Amino acid sequence: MKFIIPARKPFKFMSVVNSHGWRQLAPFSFDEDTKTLSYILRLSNARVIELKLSDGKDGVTVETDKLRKPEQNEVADTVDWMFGLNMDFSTFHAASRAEPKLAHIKKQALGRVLRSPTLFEDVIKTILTTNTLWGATINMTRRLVDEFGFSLDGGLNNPKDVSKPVVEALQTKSFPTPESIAASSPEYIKEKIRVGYRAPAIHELAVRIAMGQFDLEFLKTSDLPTLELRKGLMTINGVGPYAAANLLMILGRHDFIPIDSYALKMVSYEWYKGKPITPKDVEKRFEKWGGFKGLAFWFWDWKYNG
DNA sequence: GGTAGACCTGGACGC
DNA sequence: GCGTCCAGGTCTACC
Repeated sequence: MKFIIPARKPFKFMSVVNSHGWRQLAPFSFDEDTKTLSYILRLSNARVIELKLSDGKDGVTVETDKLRKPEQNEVADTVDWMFGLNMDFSTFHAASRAEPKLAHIKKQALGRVLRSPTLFEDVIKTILTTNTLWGATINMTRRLVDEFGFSLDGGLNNPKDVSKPVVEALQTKSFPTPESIAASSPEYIKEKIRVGYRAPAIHELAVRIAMGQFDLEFLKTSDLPTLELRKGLMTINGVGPYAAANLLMILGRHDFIPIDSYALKMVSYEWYKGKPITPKDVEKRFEKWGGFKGLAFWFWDWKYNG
């Protein structure tokens, strides 16, 4: 079946897909030729389906298996969250109008950041981006999904269908639930998923959620002040200043800048002739953007591009 | 508050 | 093929 979920204008499908690297991480996959973003979703009734998401007229076109009405509603809510379809960036667009380095913002409808259906998935993925190279993040996420995810229900892409190419067969599992990871052990995760010292942090978070000791998903809609939200995120082992700022951006809070080594490089080449700088120098350069600091940094038209 | 070192994987490089 | 070096944030201990 196929349906469109409308977005608040202005909206550009590809601007969200390209907002950061999430589209490269399982269970996402992206087809450059058709500009289709695929995502393997486990519904609340445990059914696992593939969503094929593409540009709709002022919204997102969803193509998937036949769904019952409650399932279709759940898919619509999920895609709405993933693309931030109702988010309003008009104030930021107006504020950035006079800045040449942000002149492209309004035209490209920038501001939305691609999110996973659950904050649990985004936190785990963010932890997997820390202290490692992007290629390793892709591999660690892939192994985590392969090991603890749930297989698609039937269909041509079922992994049991060995006639399909290997690459396609790999894209057939949903992201793990906290319960599926919690049922394992830090030692097993370290050895099998090869996430190194991150294993205890990942397992601990999964256990806390699975045992009902930590309502992480509540933070998605919480109206806590950003500082409090940040404190809450930083109680998670493995989440430091960079990871917290990255997660706040995903949550639509833009008061902090995710400063990693790449950010230091970009700011250094932008204003300090490539000399070594500190996170304070980055903060100083974006201070004037206040609550839009993160957005201005994220979508800045950098001189340095790697 | 600032700094140093350990943590672990995987890519690059030299042999 | 093997060994070594290095990049990449977080956490802890220490000053």
